[in-house]
Amino acid sequence: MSLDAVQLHLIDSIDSAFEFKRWLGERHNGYQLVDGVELLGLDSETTGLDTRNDRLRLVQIGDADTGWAIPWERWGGVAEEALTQWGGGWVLHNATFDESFFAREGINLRRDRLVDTRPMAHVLDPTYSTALKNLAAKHVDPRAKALQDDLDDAINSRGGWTWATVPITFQKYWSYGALDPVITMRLLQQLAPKMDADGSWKAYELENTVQWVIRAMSHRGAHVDREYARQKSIAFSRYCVDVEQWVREHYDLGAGSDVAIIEYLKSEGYEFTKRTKSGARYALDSEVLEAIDHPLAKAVLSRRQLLKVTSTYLSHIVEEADADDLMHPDINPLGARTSRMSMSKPNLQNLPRVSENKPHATVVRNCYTTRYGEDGVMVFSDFDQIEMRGLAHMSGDEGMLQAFVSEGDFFVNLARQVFRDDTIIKKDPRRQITKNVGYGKIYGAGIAKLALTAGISHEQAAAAMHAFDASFPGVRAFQNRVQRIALERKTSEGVGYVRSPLTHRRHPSDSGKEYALVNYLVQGLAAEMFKMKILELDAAGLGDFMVLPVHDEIIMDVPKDNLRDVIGTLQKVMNDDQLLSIPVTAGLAVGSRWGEKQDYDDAMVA
DNA sequence: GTCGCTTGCCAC
DNA sequence: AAACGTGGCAAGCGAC
Repeated sequence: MSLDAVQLHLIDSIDSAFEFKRWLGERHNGYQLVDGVELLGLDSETTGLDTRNDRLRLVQIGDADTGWAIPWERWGGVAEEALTQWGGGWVLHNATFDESFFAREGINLRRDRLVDTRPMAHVLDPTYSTALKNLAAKHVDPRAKALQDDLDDAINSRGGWTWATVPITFQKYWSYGALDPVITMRLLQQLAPKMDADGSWKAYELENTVQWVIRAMSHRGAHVDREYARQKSIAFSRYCVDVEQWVREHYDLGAGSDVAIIEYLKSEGYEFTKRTKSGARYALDSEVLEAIDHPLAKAVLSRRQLLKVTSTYLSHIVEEADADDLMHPDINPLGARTSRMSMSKPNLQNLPRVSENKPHATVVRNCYTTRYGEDGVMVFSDFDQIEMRGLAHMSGDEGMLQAFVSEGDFFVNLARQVFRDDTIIKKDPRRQITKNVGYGKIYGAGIAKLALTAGISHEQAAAAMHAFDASFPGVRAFQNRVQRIALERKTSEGVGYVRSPLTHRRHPSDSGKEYALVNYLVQGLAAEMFKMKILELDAAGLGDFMVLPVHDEIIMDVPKDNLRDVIGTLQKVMNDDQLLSIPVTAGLAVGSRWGEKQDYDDAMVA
């Protein structure tokens, strides 16, 4: 499909504004939803990517043949009238982005009439880029990417133009802008029949709905104790500098120069065997360093830990929290191929977890607090063993299902079956081994990897794996079934894939790694259930409190006056015995700081 | 100076 | 027969 015959217009006069209005009332080469609602393409250009602070510059509207660019400052009235008066719906690519800017201008589009090609594309192929230019190149016209790159070059090369300063009348700027709703419309025309054929609308609906709740979380922000972060950051940085100086003085080495440090330690008689992933050199990771009894190794290791904490987790807070001490991470509702979300700038899904002998982890998490001071509390609710439940559900294995239905700790129940010993209790090492095997199943680990992660011998690992398979034959059968189906489809349809039981979402395999599909199914099922629960929590009135999604845990910032209600709603929504063939349950915790969270029941007693 | 790659490391 | 999955990010370093 070529973009040759497209007509692009800039509204820069009364006449052109009237022309646009006339066009809006005519028949379009657009797209009709099943209910007869007609869609037009919609896009915007802004001063930048910050949906809370950047401004609208251009509004673009079009169908499959015609695109209009409407300068917001001069002709905003024309755009506003079209956006509010148009009786149909709109198709956008990454709808929450543009909608943020419209909403800030007081223009509220009907959410139920917004169609988004980005989640559509992800659902159809979760391994491909969801950038409009790449999708356009693949589905619409290969030249679309070149045009976009051409514009990027033009803006960057012209004496310091930016997206905020490039003149609206610069032809490439407005015309490529006007082209985008056209491309989006054509993308929809290509993808919609595929959605029908693939049965992908249910997965799409989930994504298209949840993205609004996710964006609201980002905008709401996570509150930080900036001064606390600053103090800790200074102290940790000072420590790192001290260590660097000490290493320089005593060894004439850079504390971060791994290659030089390896050379020195070798000259001191220490042996290295572990190699890096590429095999290019010896590894000097934490495992290696911990095994070396030398003051230099200890210094390098401790500096690394503190540097990581300071540069990755504390510096962002000090430098990027807004005037209200709120952090607003970018949350990508479709960050991973499995439909898990990802987060960046900063990624609050990977803050160090609190445990013994990790005081710095507590420091990092304690930077995150309630915004309501004494009158508020952070509330946490996370699914219990959600991936294991997904595996039990999808495999239908009787023993695994039973372990969830029976009283007591799930992994104890599991271990008792694996080792045929009903005396096993929580602290029995066999519980941990069973847990490792279980998660190994989910990740697709082999015996060697299991031995490594569980810290047991190859023989023990093989025996444990064998015992697990014997106790839960349904799991092994499920693994085999998934691979067989994928390979059959690879032969008959050209691509190997399996589908999520809840939404019929497609999980394609990388050729030769069909075993990983079990992981995609398990991880994807958990992600879908989490998204469904986020929608339910929002519908139940908790939308004002949700702050962060962390894979299987929702984090909220709640005024104490609302605590009882919030807890009640969480218990009602997060515990669900309808979703799977076994109940889905969730824990509850509270704390005035993230690092101080404790079980809700314990907190109530205290 | 910036860019891309490798290495290492944080989470679920 | 054998195969641990999904992410984001910073430092170091060589290349341009």
